[in-house]
Amino acid sequence: MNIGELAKRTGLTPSRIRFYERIGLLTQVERLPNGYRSYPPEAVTALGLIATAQAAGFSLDELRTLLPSDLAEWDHAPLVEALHQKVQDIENIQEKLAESKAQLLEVLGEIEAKPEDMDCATNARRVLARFGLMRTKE
Amino acid sequence: MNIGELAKRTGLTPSRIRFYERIGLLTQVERLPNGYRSYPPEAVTALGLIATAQAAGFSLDELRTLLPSDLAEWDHAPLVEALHQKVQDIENIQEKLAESKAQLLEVLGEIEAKPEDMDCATNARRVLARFGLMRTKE
DNA sequence: GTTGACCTTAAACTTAACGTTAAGGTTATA
DNA sequence: TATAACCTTAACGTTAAGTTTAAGGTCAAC
Repeated sequence: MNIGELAKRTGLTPSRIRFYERIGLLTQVERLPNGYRSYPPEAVTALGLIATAQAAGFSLDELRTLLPSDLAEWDHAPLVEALHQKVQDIENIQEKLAESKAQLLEVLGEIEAKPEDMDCATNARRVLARFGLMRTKE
Repeated sequence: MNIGELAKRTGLTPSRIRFYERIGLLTQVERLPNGYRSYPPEAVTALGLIATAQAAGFSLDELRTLLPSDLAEWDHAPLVEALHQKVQDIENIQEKLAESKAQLLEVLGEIEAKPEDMDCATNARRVLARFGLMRTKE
């Protein structure tokens, strides 16, 4: 599979895939005699995993240090530890997200609890004041 | 309260607070006769909320357009919609995170299930191949 | 009355995560 | 055989969200 095909299958752009290779996230891609990059089917899964991890809050830099390039030198203990750490990280992010979500829902609840007889501006003031968002007057 | 004090209380840097003002996130701060910025106590809460919203995934640009400088012109519907969208976004991320976590735990499980008689490198290969993480050989 | 901690501005610099462009080689197809 | 649709590299551009620097003015203390 060449890069255009891989791009299509992963939804990433070719430039982005080349970029990942440039920063060492993807190692030595096979080359055809003409210089074209040739990817195995698993590349799709690998890129999918990278995308997911990124969405989960991992930086490309983190990912690079996490994915060992040489499997033969792969050292059991550090990776297991890294994985455990990542699970912990994910749990921390999950907690933060839950808080953020709760806060957003609280704001939404406040806004929707607008008394029938109150106009929007007043309600805005009430809600924002409730959350310390009121700006200092001009 | 001047900027150093506000910085201390919010945990932000003065440069960051000035930056927020520059991009229009904080409007006309009061100035003392000597030109120093002077903040009311609510500024602490406001900055805290900005930080929270940022952590919730709002960009500074989004925040600026969402937080109108003139409360009288505050438009109810778009803000409510934006908030709902953010909740949805958070839920999507949460789902992906849960998947990522499950996947990591699965990897960990696989690693720990290494047959007694298999060496580490082979086990690594076995596990990573199992998850499509195998890199193309050199 | 000067030292040090604080404040001011404008502008340049940084980092992450890409994207774009230029200049060219390759491959499929009509 | 030509032409579109691929691919290559290298280098420069972009956006977000700041930080740093340079060149000063102000304030509290000793």
